[in-house]
Amino acid sequence: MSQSLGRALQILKSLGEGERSLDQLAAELGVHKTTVLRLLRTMEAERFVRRDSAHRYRLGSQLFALADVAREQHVVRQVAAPHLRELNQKTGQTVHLAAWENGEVIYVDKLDSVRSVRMYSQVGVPAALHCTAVGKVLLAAQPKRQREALLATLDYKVYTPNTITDADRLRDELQLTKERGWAQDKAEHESFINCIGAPLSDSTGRVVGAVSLSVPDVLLNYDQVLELLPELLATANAISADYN
Amino acid sequence: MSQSLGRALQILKSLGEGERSLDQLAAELGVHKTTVLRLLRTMEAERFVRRDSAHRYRLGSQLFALADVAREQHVVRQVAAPHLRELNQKTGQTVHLAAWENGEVIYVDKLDSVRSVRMYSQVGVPAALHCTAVGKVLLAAQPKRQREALLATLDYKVYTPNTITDADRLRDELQLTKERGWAQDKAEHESFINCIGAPLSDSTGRVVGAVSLSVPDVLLNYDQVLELLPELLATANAISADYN
DNA sequence: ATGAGCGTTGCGTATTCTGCAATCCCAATC
DNA sequence: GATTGGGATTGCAGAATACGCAACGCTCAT
Repeated sequence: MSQSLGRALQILKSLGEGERSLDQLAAELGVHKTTVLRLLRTMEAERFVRRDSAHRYRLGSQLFALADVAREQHVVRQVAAPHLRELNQKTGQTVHLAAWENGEVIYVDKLDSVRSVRMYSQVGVPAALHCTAVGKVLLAAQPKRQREALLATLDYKVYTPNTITDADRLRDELQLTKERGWAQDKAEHESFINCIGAPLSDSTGRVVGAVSLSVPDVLLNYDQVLELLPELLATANAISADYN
Repeated sequence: MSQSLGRALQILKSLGEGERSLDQLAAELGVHKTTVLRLLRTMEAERFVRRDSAHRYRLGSQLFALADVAREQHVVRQVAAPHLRELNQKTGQTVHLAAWENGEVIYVDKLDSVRSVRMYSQVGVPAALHCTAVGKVLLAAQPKRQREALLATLDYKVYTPNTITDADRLRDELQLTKERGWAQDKAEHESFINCIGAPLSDSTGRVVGAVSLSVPDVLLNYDQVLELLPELLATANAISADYN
C-alpha cells in the first residue's frame, strides 16, 4: 500500500535483529542504497533510528519510548499483569499471556520461570495455533465460520513427534478445549515442555486473551502440571473479573 | 526527505499519546484521511499499529517486540543495569542513565525511588543539557569545539529560579564538573529536586554515558545528597570497569 | 425508516521517490 | 605525503507511487 513506508518498517525489523550498515540494509531489501539512506534519514530525524560513529544503524530511543507506551496501552496486558505475577510466583513456572492481533495470536507478555529454564517464545511474536496452549484456547473460542477457515488454511508445521498435523485431530482437540475450558500442549511445540492454557473473557463473555503455564518435564511431569490447573483457572477468572 | 514515512512516524508518535480515530489523525497531520488510511494499513500489516473493533487505532505489538530485542543491544544499558539496580537499592533514590544519541542527551534507563516520588523524566526522551546533572556531565565531556558550538546554540530555557541561563555561567559550571568528575543540579530543572551525576567511560577513557541520583529535598537536603556521592562514583566506576 | 458520521474504494494527476552516475570523504597503504 | 579504495553522499531526470477528490457503504442512533 505504501511502498516506502513498508520498506522503512522492514528496516526497523531488520535493525531489531542487530545493527546494520547501509549496504547491508540495501542488500536485504533489494533496493538501491540511496533509497535506504533517505528512509534512514527520515527515521533518524525522529529518533526512530540512530547511527553510531562508524555509520552503523540501530534502533533509536523514540522507538523505546513508544514501545513502553504501547505496553501500557495494551489493556489486557495491563489488567492481567498483577495476576500473572502472582501466578508466576505461586507456581514458579513460566507464564504467558497471548491475544489476537490482526488474525494472529501474539504473545503479549511473558514471565520467566524462577528456575530460568529457557523457552523459545518471545513477546510480540506470533504463536503457532495448532500446537500451543494459548493458540488452542483462542482458536477454540473463535466463531465457527472463522475457526473452520483457519483450520483449513493453517500450516500444520511439525515441531515435535506430538505435534497435531491435521485439521480433523485439531478440531477434536478444540472441541475438548471448549468443553472443559482449558487447553493442553503435551510437548507438541517444544519437546520436554508441557503447557496448560485458559481463556480470558470480558464482561460480555467474549474471549479476549489467554494465559498459559509452561513447565519442562525435568521439573514436573504432565500429571503434576495438571495439579497447577486450579491456580491457572483461578488466575484466568480473576483477570476476567477485573476486565470491565 | 521521505514524506510518507515522515507522516507515518508522526502517526506513531501521536498514537503514543493515546488511541486515535482515522479522522483525528488526518486532522492532526493536515492531510486527507485516505492518505492516513493507507499509511495505517501498511503499519497494521506489520503489526506496528493495531485497530480495535471500533476502528480506533493504537500502537501494535511489533513495537514492543523490537524494543525488547534492541534494549538488550544497548550495551551501556546492559552493562549498567545490575549496578544501577544496586545503587537504587542502596540509596533508595531515583537513578537515571543517559547517553548521547544524535546530538542529544537521551534518558536510556530509569529506576524509580522506592519512595515513589514522581519525577518528570522519561526513558527515550531528551534531557535538557543546561540544567540536569547528566546533561552537564555529558556536555562537559564533549570536545571543546562541539561543546562551544552547543553552548552557543543551546536554548537556555528557564525551569526554576536556579536554572543557569547563559553560556558563560554554564561554561564555568562545566569546567567545575570536569575538574571534580561529577555534576550537580541544585533544583535547576525541577524545584525541590537536587541531583548529582557522574560520567561513564569505556576502556579508552571516552565518556559513553552518565548516571545520576535525583532526590527531592523533602527527603534529603543538598548536603545530605552529597553524602551519596561516594556511592554514585563507585557505581560509575564499576560500570566503566565492566564496559570492555 | 432515515440520516448522520465514519470508513472505504476507484481513479486521474502530479508529486514524490527511486536508481543511476558522479562526487566526496575518510582511512589505510605504499 | 600521495594514492587508492570502500563507503557515504548528492543532483538529476524519469517514472512509479502516493495523493486528494468524490462517490459509495456501512453502522449506529434517532
